[in-house]
Amino acid sequence: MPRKATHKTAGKMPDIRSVAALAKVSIATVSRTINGSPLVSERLSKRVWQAIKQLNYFPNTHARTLVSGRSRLLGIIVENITNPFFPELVQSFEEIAVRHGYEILVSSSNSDPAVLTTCVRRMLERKVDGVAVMTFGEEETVLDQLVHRNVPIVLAEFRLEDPKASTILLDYSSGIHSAVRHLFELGHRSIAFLAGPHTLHSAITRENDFRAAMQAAGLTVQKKWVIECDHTLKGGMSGFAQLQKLATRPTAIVCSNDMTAIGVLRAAYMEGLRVPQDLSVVGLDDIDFAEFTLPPLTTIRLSRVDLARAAFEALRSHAEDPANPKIQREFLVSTSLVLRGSTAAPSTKP
Amino acid sequence: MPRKATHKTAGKMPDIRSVAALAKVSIATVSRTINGSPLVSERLSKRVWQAIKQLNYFPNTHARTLVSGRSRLLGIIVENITNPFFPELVQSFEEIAVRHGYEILVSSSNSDPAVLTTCVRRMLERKVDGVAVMTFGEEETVLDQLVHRNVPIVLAEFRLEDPKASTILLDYSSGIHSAVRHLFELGHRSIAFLAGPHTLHSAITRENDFRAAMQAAGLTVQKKWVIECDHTLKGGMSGFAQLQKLATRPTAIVCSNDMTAIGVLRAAYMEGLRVPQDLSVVGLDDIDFAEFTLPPLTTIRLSRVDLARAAFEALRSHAEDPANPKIQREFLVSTSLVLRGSTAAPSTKP
DNA sequence: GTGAAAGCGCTAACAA
DNA sequence: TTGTTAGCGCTTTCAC
Repeated sequence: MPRKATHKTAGKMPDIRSVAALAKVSIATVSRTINGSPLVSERLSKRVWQAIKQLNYFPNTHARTLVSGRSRLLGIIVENITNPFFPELVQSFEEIAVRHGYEILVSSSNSDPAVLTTCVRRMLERKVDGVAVMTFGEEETVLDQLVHRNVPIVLAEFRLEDPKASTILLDYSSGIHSAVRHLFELGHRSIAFLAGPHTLHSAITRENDFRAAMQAAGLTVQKKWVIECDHTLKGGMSGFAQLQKLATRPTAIVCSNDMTAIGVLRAAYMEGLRVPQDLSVVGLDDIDFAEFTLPPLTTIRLSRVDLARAAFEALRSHAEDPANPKIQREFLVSTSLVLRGSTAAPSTKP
Repeated sequence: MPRKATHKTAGKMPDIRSVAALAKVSIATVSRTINGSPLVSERLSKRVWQAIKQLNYFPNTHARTLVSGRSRLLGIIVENITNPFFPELVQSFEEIAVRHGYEILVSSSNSDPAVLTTCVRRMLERKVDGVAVMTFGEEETVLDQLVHRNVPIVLAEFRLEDPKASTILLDYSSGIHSAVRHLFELGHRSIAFLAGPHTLHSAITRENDFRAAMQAAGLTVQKKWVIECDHTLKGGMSGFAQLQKLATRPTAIVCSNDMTAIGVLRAAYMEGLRVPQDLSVVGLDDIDFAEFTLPPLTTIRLSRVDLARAAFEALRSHAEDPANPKIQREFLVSTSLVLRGSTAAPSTKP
């Protein structure tokens, strides 16, 4: 016997049947109309849309997902939404996804493998059509989960040999080379690097690219001038402090990310060092705030829009055309130098 | 005739039937076990869990939603995820929601009523169990949509006479009074206010509370010293610039939010004014970054954790206990002054 | 072109 | 206690 009084209080939501009834067609026709099937005659189509409007109907996505196997849900896992780099990424990703009829599920892993595992699990439960893992580290922990479930996945700077997995390679090299070149041309010969935590692939790549750029410029990298920080403002401050303790100090500092650079700006100010006269500082990322530091930060831009676009495309092509053997599985996002106020020729004084 | 080869390539995901088969019980028993029904004997329960583990099974949330009518999805709409205030709010909201077995859908309205409408629509399509509208303005546009669909909703500073709607009242008053009092005791008598855009309920409330606090301190509010800005860093800079053009200038500025205050800090620095010696500045929100400005910002803290908690509780109580007539429909989140380095006694020099 | 009907994977009423 | 079964709202054969 069918249940009678359900959880729904009174005004039941219109469903496909009500639309069909009002338009005097079958539910199949309603479904076809909504999904833009070319099989529906214009006459019926018109009646259906009219009924839909009249009832203010929209389809139940869960029912849809259940039968079609596709949820039109995309997951994006970031390291920490509170880190200014990520809201901008999420913003772009959402915008693109929504424009294509997808919804997104956002989660922060907080650099904790256990949390990451939970995030992935939750997304799997919601049957996402794909997951963008934008954590820049620790991806290894979750690969199995994802891959075995046959879910499309896109990683940043981590290549995974699975037909469902894509990689976004970030070409820091071009930006970092420009930055070092720029400092060199300004007259700097003593350049330090405040690196990111070595648990992050991106941090290691950035550091290596810095070394390469220095070599290309004919400059040597002083061991003591490369310091592992943690990509936070505080980390930048203490990195700067370590540099200050040294007998010989650099005239310019390239930082692995903008937050570190902002920390340097702050610490330098408190030490009475003037940027850029006494010290040049270069960041990396070009977060929105970089424009508003004092002085405005010269930095290497990593476009969040490009990154988001690549992530979305990678996921979408797999989700919508899984049979295609020639899907693009590698994307490249490049970087470029943005000149602002934190770099200048070194003072001769020292 | 049942369809055969489906979209799923090969290894079909385990479903409730596979678990039932492996555990040699009915699917009802599996369902009961998973949902913690007390009716299942320990013997069977054990067998079921064992099978679940063995198959690495988890339930399909869409199927669940379809039959139960509850999605365990909560929507949160913020004004702009790129605004530092909101990631912190979203972070807390997510954490609480996940802890209670909910997933969240995040969207930015970008202060655009049309976008807001779309956001709400999308959330409705996904059958969210509730929506937190944390836009602090323009809520009116979407009330009908939401309320007519009978979806629990929680608004900030906007009261709505509907049994499904809750309100979070923010008590800026206490924090703003403390701030004005603090400035007064430092010796300030000339205090300006850089307001937020009057399209925001919160901005208006904050301004009114400032006026009340001034009156309570026995101080008069100069007309020209209350300027409507836009809650952005740039807005704060230009607000400050306007103040500078005046013949008589304030010795202290209270800002409607931290971004405005940071703008003031920046503009003051560029003008050669020293904060706090020449000018005291107070912010509002206490975003993470406030601690790292130069000087660290004295500000009025509005706890995002408290706000998120209230929003979640409001939604959850409605979602899980809709029949209860005595549901709490109004929540209060208070503010408090955080003393840091941007306030001091005014210099006598003027 | 259109409709009838079979499920998608699950929950909950009812029977046993 | 446990099992059987009727749908939740939709898409998609298959028959007309």
